[in-house]
Amino acid sequence: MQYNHQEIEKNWQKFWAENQTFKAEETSDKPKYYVLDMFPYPSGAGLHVGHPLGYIASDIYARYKRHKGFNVLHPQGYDSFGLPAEQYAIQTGQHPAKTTEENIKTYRRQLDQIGFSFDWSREVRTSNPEYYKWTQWIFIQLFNSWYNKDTDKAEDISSLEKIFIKNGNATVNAVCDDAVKTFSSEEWKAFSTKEKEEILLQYRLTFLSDTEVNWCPALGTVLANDEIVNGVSERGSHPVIRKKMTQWSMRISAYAQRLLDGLEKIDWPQPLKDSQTNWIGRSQGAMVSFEILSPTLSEGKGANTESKTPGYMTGGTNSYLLLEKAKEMRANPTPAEAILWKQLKGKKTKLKFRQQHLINDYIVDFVCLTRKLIIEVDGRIHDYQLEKDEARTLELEQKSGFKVIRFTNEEVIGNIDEVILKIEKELNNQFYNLQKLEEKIKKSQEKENNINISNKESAPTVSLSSGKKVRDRIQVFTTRPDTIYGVSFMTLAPEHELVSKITTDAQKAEVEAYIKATAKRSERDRMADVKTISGAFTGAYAIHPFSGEKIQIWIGDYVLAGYGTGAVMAVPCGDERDYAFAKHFGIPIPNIFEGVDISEQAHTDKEGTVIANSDFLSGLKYKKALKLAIFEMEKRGFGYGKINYRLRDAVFSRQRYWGEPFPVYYKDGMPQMIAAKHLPIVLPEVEKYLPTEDGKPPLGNATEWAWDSRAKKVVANEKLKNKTVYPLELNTMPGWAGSSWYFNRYMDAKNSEEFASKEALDYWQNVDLYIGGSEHATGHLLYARFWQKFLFDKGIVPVDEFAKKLINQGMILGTSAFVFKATIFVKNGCAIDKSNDDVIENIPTVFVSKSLFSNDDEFETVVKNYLLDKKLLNPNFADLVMITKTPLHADVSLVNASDELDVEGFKNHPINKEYKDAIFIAEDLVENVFKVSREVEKMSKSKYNVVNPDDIVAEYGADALRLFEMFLGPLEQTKPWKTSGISGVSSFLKKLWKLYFKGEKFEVSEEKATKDELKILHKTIKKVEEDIENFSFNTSVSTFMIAVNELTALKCNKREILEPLLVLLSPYAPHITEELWRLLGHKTSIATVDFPVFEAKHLVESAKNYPISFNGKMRFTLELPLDLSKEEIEKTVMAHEKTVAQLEGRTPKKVIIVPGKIVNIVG
RNA sequence: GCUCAAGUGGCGGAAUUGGUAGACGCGCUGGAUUCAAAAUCCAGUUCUUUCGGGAGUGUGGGUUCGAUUCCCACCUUGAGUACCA
Repeated sequence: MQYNHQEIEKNWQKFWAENQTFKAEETSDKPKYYVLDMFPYPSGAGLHVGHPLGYIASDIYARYKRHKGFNVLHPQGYDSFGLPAEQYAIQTGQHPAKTTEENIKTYRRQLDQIGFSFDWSREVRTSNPEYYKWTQWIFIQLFNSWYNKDTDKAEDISSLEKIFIKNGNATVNAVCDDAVKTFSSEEWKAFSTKEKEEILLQYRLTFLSDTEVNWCPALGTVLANDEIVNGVSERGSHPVIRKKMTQWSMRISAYAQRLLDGLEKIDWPQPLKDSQTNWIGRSQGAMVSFEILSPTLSEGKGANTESKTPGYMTGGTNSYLLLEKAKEMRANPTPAEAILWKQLKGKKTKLKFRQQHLINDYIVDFVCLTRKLIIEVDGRIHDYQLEKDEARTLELEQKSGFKVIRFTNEEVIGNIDEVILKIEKELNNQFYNLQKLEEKIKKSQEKENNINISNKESAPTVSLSSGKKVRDRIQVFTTRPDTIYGVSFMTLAPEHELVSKITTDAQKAEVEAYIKATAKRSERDRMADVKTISGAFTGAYAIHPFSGEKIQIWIGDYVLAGYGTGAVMAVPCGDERDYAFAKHFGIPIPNIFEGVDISEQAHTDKEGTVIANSDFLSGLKYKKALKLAIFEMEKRGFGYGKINYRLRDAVFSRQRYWGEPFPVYYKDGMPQMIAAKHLPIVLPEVEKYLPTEDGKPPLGNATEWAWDSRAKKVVANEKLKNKTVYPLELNTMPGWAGSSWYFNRYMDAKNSEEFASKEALDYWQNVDLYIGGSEHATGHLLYARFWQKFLFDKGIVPVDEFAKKLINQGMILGTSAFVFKATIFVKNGCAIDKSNDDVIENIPTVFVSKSLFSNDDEFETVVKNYLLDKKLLNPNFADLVMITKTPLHADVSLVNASDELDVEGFKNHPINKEYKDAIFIAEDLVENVFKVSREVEKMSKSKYNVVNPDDIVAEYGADALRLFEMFLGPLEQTKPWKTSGISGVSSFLKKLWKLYFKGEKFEVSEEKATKDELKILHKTIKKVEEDIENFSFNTSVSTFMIAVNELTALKCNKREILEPLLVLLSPYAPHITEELWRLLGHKTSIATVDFPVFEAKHLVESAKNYPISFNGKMRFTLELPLDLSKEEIEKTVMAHEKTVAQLEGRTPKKVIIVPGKIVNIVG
């Protein structure tokens, strides 16, 4: 019987579908295993041969795990919202749902014919309302949450409201917007509902805000940072501009540190982890503020600029370093502190105190937050710091409204009762002071009319600075506070808000000209041109906080307004850009490194560097200097240790039609969530998928898009005039919304009551193996981790990382084929002479086989000789004619394994109409053998190198396709596809088939297997099992080939060998193995049969073919028994005639013998 | 520039607690079968050679009895990222 893959594969695919062979059990005694592929976007082009690579690998693993006794969840679905369907809709008017449905059908057919063991009963589609209902539900959960930095997790917004009612927001340590007003409990209670909503919105994990977004005019939508590549859109490469828009955002920055920490415990590829680490961009350093020495100091507002720092500068008062230190101090109190704490903790004063608490970048010994009283116990701080203590007291009292009282160690130890008495007295005083203070603040706030006077950087403070004269300060972030004595100037971004204020009249013209010049340059220009150094001096000076020296303030476009504070302290000796800037403008470059020459370039090394010329930092190594510098800054009050992240909050609104609608309507301009029970809010029908004429998103075209808050349903827009009907959100969610949680949905895909049942989530936990492309590193894979952590915080999912192990499959490249066309023209000297064109008029198009030339000259000669020979060219003009070669893509389906072109096929190909009558110069000897040249390129329609899996399956079968894709090379590697190679695996399958047949008849012997046969089987079991566990699928395919070759050589047809062999192979080639399994007499599927058990005893050898090497080079081999001792081996080897010949009479210096391995003779 | 990954026959690739380099497959060469072709089977296939051998895993060093494997420097290619302070 012939191996007929078409029939076999069709039958078994039908069998699996009918019997639901691969349906995962809901519950089971078996251990669970969850194998997941990144679900595809169903594009119109269908699958090419590169897409199934990862699916085949995961399918093999899933099937293997079933053989190993696991309850395997191996689902598949579609990420079916997306831009291409929408753009197709815009062009054709066809509803994206329809296109998507058709594309999914194609995908499903293509996937089915490859024989994947997917559990299709759990299919999900992100564009299905039953699915996006829960995407909307998660959005609501995010909206109803805030991030508490004290507990380091997301909490329900109601807990925040409770705090506001009790204490206002001064004590709240949250991740929130940049500029949040500070308010008291009373003020909170007095706010209107709308005011309250506005404030809460600044804390929610998904929030509406006016943000600078990446607007892509060509696509008519906003893009996330990861959707922009090299300053243009990832899709279509359209220009992107910065634009202010009201947008939904996700507060992913709240999770920056946890996203970083989580990488430690997941088994993901290092390059992928690296790029996430990079993207999160944590840098540890310090915020330092420099006072400006300028005659024109502003009032009032100055305090704001000083405290205003961008929101992504997380950390601040509770920066990592300070917190660590506070912790340490708490753990090691002085005796006096311990005594006092015991009293305060015991609530002697009836009020709550905190120990070693952070207030406005200071660690204070004890504090009562409600009464704003700080108690310091001195003794820890030495005399020389008294002055700084005073400054610190002043700042805490004046800036933050705290009262500071001090006791000495002796006072506390000597008379604790009196100390407590004094504290109680102060607490009472504070009560009255605070009341007065609040009134004062209210008044001043009214005056300033909503100018923020505080923010999260100084959250637990009340500013007293309004109305007072305060000097402007420049805040900078630096990762090298240890080099602070090397600061010789400062640079502000040209856009920095202080620039106009501090520039002196003398410098005004120059500065303004510079700002104008930089503004003209686009973001891309500035990025592209890194070499040119430019800048301008503002005429203003700052004061070095340690040395008190005057330092120049410059502006320069190498400082970016969008990063950090938009200002840097320039250390030319330690930073290349600062160095270049200083050199260019002749600014001094002080050297603060010991024994380092900086006359030519900056010294940027950290390790091993010793600081010099830096007062108290001199003589210290980098690490120590860094710590001490921060410590001193904190103590002196002009800086603090801080961790900065590059990760920005993710914009979540898209101006598109084909995406999840938001479950949001607007009442008085404030967003309102629609209750979960009314979900899903289904995407409305629109007539046009384009933005509206007045620039609203496509949903603005919908006529039924208003929320009736009474009837609780979506109604027609005309009802908007009713009081209880409100407009719905017009934006839709981005592509990554649906893909950020789908892996959880598979666990309980049909649940209409819940996101997924608790039982299902607890049983399946998370993905054990996730396979997909590395292009999602900073998109899907980061957002999904973020949502998972959020869902974990809320107790919805049981684990905070969704995928334990991840593998990136490599791309499969196409092997393009080129034919070479001759371009002929008449030359006149060096120029082209058109006047003689009649000479070549009648020459037809000529192609030349690649085998006939190896360079341009040979090509020309071949063509010329041919033309002369065929009398197509007048010999008189031969020297005037010049011929060059032009490569053209030929469709790869027209080329065979030997790179020979099907010339007739080429001529008749629809894209080659103009070459129908072209001449093909082929090799002389063999008729019509025309060779193409090959080149590896990305698979693409325009290169005619796309290979469709349908064709491969039709010709060679799914099993051959599966084996071949695995055989191409290591899974993670990028590798070229060459269809020619498939004949190897195809003939392997035929050979395998033959083992079970005698002529036309199926025949398997029941005879006992021989030792050799068992050895072949067991070494195959061992290798294949190891290979699968290591995801080394390519090597196991060759192992199968070896086994079949060897068994064929032995003419082995014994059941004892051939039956287990099928199980080994079945994950790779499921159809042929099912068929042979059935022929062996089994009634059930091979899919869940136990995996054969390896027995080492079959591999035991008695002799070894020793390699005998001389000076490390193998010269011959010698078969020796394995039980020979070292001495015996040496004796036998030395006596051997070949050894004697090799040595040519020399006496070896040394003989190395590793029994069972090698013999090496030195000398 | 920085970070990461990788360089092995004509091609895809195999071999790493350091121990016979080139498994397996493609392609190629020769042979068998066939009227012929396809298919199939057999033999050969890193280079070089005076047929004894000799050289050889990007380049140059090093460690070692022994290095594709470990260390150092460099070159090349690919991926990601970029005035990130």
